[in-house]
Order: sequence, then structure tokens, then C-alpha cells
Amino acid sequence: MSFPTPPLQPPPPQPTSPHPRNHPHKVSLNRPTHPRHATTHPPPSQNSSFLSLSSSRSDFSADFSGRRSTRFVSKMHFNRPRVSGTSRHSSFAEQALTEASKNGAVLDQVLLTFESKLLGSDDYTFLFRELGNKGEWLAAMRCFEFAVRRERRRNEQGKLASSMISILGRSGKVELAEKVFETAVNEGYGNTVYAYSALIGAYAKSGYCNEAIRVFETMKDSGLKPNLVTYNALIDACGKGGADFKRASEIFDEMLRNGVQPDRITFNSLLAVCSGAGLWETARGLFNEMVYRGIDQDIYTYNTFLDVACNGGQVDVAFDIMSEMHAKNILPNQVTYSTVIRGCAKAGRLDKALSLFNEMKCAGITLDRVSYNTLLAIYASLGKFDEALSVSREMESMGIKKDVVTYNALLDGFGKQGRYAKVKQLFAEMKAENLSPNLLTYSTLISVYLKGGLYQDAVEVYKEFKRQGLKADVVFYSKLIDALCKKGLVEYSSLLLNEMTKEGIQPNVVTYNSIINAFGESTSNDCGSDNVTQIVSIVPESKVVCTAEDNIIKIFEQLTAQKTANGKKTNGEKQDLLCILGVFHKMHELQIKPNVVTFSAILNACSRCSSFDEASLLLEELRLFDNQVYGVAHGLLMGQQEGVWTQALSLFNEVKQMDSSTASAFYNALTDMLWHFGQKQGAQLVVLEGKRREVWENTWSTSCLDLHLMSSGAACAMVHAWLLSIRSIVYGGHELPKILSILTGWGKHSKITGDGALKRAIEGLLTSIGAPFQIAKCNIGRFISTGAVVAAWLRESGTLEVLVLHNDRSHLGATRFGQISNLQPLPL
DNA sequence: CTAGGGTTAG
Repeated sequence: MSFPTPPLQPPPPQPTSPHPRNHPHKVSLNRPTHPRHATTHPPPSQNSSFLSLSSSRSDFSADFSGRRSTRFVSKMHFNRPRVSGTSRHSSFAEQALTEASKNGAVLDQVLLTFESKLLGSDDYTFLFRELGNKGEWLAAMRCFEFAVRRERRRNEQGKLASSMISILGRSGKVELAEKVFETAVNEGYGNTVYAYSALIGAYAKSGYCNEAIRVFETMKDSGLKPNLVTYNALIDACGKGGADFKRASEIFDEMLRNGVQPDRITFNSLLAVCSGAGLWETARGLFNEMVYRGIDQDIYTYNTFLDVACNGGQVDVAFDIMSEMHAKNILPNQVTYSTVIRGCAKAGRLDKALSLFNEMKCAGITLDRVSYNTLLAIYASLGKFDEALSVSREMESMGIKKDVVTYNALLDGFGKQGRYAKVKQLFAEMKAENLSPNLLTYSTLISVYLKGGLYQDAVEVYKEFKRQGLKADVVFYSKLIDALCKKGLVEYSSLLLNEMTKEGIQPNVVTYNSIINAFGESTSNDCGSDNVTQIVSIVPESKVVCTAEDNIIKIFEQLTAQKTANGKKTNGEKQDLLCILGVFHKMHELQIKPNVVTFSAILNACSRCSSFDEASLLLEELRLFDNQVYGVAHGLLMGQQEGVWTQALSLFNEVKQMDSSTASAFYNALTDMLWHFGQKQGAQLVVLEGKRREVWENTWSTSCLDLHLMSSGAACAMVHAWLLSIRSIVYGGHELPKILSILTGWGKHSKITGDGALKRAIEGLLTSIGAPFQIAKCNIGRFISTGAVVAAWLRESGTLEVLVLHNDRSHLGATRFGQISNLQPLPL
């Protein structure tokens, strides 16, 4: 057995209509936002009163449910004190708080002293809320219990319990909140809408959407009628817990059916659901719906709306929204700015991000902790360490101490540049400042060390991580798996995959995409059969009896011992491609929905494969999973004319909704694959479509062609198209600019970093077509020529012929042979 | 009951 045979029976999904909804031409390219664990969901509701929103250009296809990663929980701000309107407590309550806060104070005594003066539940609520806000849970709980015990009236006890639950919930103490709730119910004062709503809110804050819904059902079963606050809390839980929009809209529908009118907060929370799910179009629909219903927008609405726009890569729209805010006199605050700035940075518009910081300062908005960390992270990720460190100094001079986020950004930045000494120094400094490294700190460090081959350091950090009692999550493991894949150590990554599964942590689409990427890199990697078998045949139950010794430590120590484990050479590319099919099946089995990144990774693997048959076979097989997406890739590869292009355009529309780097990766991968297999005209069609949709910024002017963000295949196709357009300028009787240049950059964006593949490909292309360009003396990433020389060349008789591209293959079946012809063609 | 910041795939 040399490689795992992929299962032959077709998987359940029907190629004809993967969409339950009404989009016959809709392509099911799953967008890469917020990967989640797979869970199953009920079918879409038929009687959605949200029809106007969900059936207009909806982006439901993007949303294949499940829980999202822990990052959303860690993102939440606990301990944010509540801004209360009118205070109902007496001055005695404040005195009691002062007394209780004194050093050495015994709370029980303070409570007894003030018992006669405190005026019932409002005073006690004030007291334990303040204690809770200070993080003194035990004191808050004792105070609450004291208050409940001395209170006779049931409804007052109920008030106390609801307040306590919501205070605990806001601080992330969800278990304590549960306990208070249970006790309250058992003792007969917890069976109120308020207590239930508070508990739902507590679950919401911690991202436990399913639990919130479960409690909601229990509440209805016990005969209580949910009110506006209940529904709002529940929708909030959907947003925080990563539920899909469908789920939230079902709650919304139910709310309407029960005659509860949604308010501003309802809509703000619905918008937040869109933000998590990456549903820009839906968010726009909601925003319009608010206007239609006469519900005023506030700063929350706008900030959330901006967040959705930025997450969807719609930075220009974000600017429009900001001007709308000004017009409506809803003034942007720190949240507004840090949201949009981050959006700019994500979209690669750094100049704009930095100018927004200036704008912010000019507007008199002082940078806060988040703003500073955003700025610092931008610099750190660019490797601009002087600037990053200067931001951290400015931050401290403003009285904001560096926190874990600051350090994590610095560690990541320095680590990515291989500045290990600096990494170690920062890590020590962080601990010296009494900041506890968190899960992210550890995964960053371990990944940095693995990538650098510093396995011993990786082990040390991992051991420390274990000593801290932190629990690894899917992101933690995925990061390490990716690091190992990047080192070409697929077999070690598969051990980690096994290990995480045994620990009960399900891999997600990101985990698998890392692995698929590693398969593509076949020449430098060991993609031997054994590890692949492991990857596709993970069994949930533990095979190894796990002793006190941690398996990950064993794996890392093995690495340390072997040092360079890039051993045996693979049996060839054919095997790699079929391995991908196996991985794909495995993903399907685990209900992990592949997305556009999976698609790009697979196409990249095809581009590295010399066999057309293998590539087309793989794509054809994958049509069984997703005929629309892989049908386009396969159809273009086969040179099919009719039908495919229409479908391709609809695929491109889908991609256009995604952020620029996702979109360009997609176009790069698809064009590369087509170019690689001689479908050059097809490649050019795709690349021009990408250009038309501005996937690569500023690619094209008469005097300069900037290819630095493109893959080799895309760039080659683009060069042809550009030269042809220049040719028509010449033949139109116009002058060319004095200097023409073609930028390839330094290979920074190449799939294999720093190898200059793009530059070499363009150099080869220019030579082969006889284009008179030379490498510029002052810039090795630029080819130049003069307008006159190029014009003369373009006028030569043979030039047009070399510039016009053709497909090696056209029409279905023309070049089909071998096993492929034995396969049934699938309906398109 | 509502808003922004560090992490994984390309």
C-alpha cells in the first residue's frame, strides 16, 4: 500500500443544488471568515418574516454554521462597569462600601453594622455590584446572600438575585451566575423573567449561545413570557456565540410573532451577528430596515455597522459611513476609529490607517489602550520595530501600561523576523512586569520557535504553558500544526492532529487548510504515505495510554533529537493530489466545510503537479462535493466554453464580497493553475476579470505594470494583456511614455517567500516572447524599457502572434483519455 | 440587552 485510497463512493452532498435557498446561480464558495467547529443546524425557517432581508442579495451561502473559535470569548471585555442612570441607593450604601473596602475590614461585621441603615435591595444591589466590579466575587456573593437572608419579600429577593446574576455575567463568572440562579429557583424567588433574562445575558457575555437558547426554552416551559430584554439578550448571545444569522433571525421572527416590538438594541445586536458571520449585505439590509421602521441609529449602530463593512473588506464604504455619521452628528469615537483603522490595515491600506490616526488626534480624540495597541500591531506586523517600540513608549508616557496584547503583538512581530534574542528579552520583560502570558502568548512563542527550528526552546515554552494550567484550543494546535507544515514536517503535524483530536479538540477548516498547503509543497516535503494515513484515519478514541508525560512534549523532543526530519522523498505528485482527496473526504466526514482558502490551496497544489490528468481528475472528483466551485475550475481547465464562463462570473461575484487578500489569493491560484496547464487564454480571461474587479491594487497604467501581488501565472497572463493594450495604443497612433516598467517586487508575496519565483517567471516570459525589457540597475524588482524600443518591437510582424494567447485544450472530451474518459461527465 | 484591540490556512 503506497498511499491511501480515497473512498470511492460519492459523499452525500448533491452536486446539483447545494443551496436550499433560491439562488440557482449562486456559487457556494464558503468565505473564510471566522472558522468554527462544525455543528448541525435546523433547516431554514420557511415563514421568516425577515424575508425582505434574507432573500435580497443575501450572503447566506457564506454561512455554514457551527461554533467559532475561542478568540471571540477572549475578545470580550469583562468588568466593564455598568453606566447606570439614576442611582437609587442611599448614602449609607456608599458608606458601607467605603468601610468594606478598607484594609482589614471584615465584611460580615460591616454588613451587620449597616444592617439597620441600608434601605433594602437597592442599597444591597449597589454594594455587591461595586464589589463585583472590583473583582471581589466572594465578598459580593456574601453580601448578596446576606441581603437575601434578611429579606422577606419574594419579589425583592428576586430583584437581588437578578442583579447578582447579571453582575456575575458581565464579569464572565458564568458558573457562579448559574449557581445563584439555581439557588434562587429552588428557594422560590428565581422564577422570574428578570432572573431568566439575566442568566441568558450571562451566557451571552461568555459566548455560550446554545446554553442561552436552552435556558430560554426552559423559561418558556415554565410559563414565563419573554420580554424585549430577554429577546435582546438572546440575540446578543447569538452574536457573541457565533451562531449563524439564521438562528438570530428565527429569534427575531418569534419575537415579532409574540408581539414584542424590536428596538434599537435589537437591531444593534442583529448587526453584531452579521459582524461575526461576515454578512455585509445582510447588515446593509438591517440598517435600511431600521430606517424604514423609524428606529434611530446611535453610535453603537454605526460602530457595529462599520465593523461589518471592514470585516467584509469594504473599506471605502466604511469611509462613506463615517461621513454619514458626521452629517448626522453622531461623532466618531475611539471605537469608531480603531475599527476603521484596523479595517484599513487588514486591507493593506496602511497609509490610510496611519492618516486616520492623525485625523483622530486632530479631532481631539485621545488614543486609548485599544487604539495604541492597534497602532503598535500595525507597525510590529510590518517589521517596523523602531516605530512599534516608539508607540509603546508613547503609550506608557500617556499612563497606559503595556498589556498582554501589546506584548503578544511585539513577540509575534519580532518572531516573524527571526529576532529570537529580542523575543526572549521581551518575554522576560513581560514576566518581570508581572503580566501573565496567555494562550496566545504561548502559541505565538512555540510557533516562532518551531518555525525557526529552535525545538528545544519550543519544548521549554510548551512545558511552561502546561505548568500554567492553560488549556490548548483549536487555534493553538492549528498554529503549531501550521508551523510544522511550513517546516515540511507533515508527519509531525499529523501527530499533533491526532493529539488534539484525542484531547477532544476538533480540528477546523484552518487546520486542514494548513495541511493541504503542505501537500502542495511536495518537492521539499516529506508527504510519505504513513502520515497521510494518519491524517485521514484519525480515530476519536485514544490509542496510546497517556501517562503523566505529555504526548506533545514527546513529539517535540523527538523533533529536537532528529533536528532535520526532512527525510524520505515522496513517491511523486500524483500521490499528493490524491492525498488531498483523502483529506477532503476526511473533512467532509468531520463536517468541516471547505472554504475559498481550501479551494485556493488545492489549485496551488494542482499548479505544482506536472500531470494534467491528475489535476483534472482531482478537480472532477471534487465536483462531487461542490460542483459549482470545482466545476468552474475543472471546466476552465478543460477549456469548456459555454456555460462555464457564466458560472465563473457568478463565482467571481461571490469572491468580490471577500477581502482583498482572500480575493487575490483566489485569482492567483486559479490563474496559476490554468497557466501551468497551458490554458493561457483562460488564464488571461480570469486575470482580466480580476483586474476589472480591482483585486490587485494599481496594477495597470500605460507606463507601469505592477505585478508584485500576483502569482507567476497571473502575472504572465497579465503581461500579455498589458502588452496587447499598449500595442493598440501604438497602432492607434499615440506616443508611448518615455519609460515603461514592469514591477515584480522582491518575491515577498511569493508562495515560497524570498525565492524570487515571480521575477524569474517574468524574466523567462519576456525573453521567450522577445520583449525588449531589462532589469533596472537600481531596482532588481523592476524591468524597464523605453517607449520607443517597445513601440518598434510591437510593430514587428511576428509580435502580435506571440502576444495573443491560446488554450492548449478546448471543448469537453477533445483531449480526454485514459481513466478520465471512464468517468461519467457531471451535469453542469 | 448594544460597539473597537493580539492567534491559525492563502
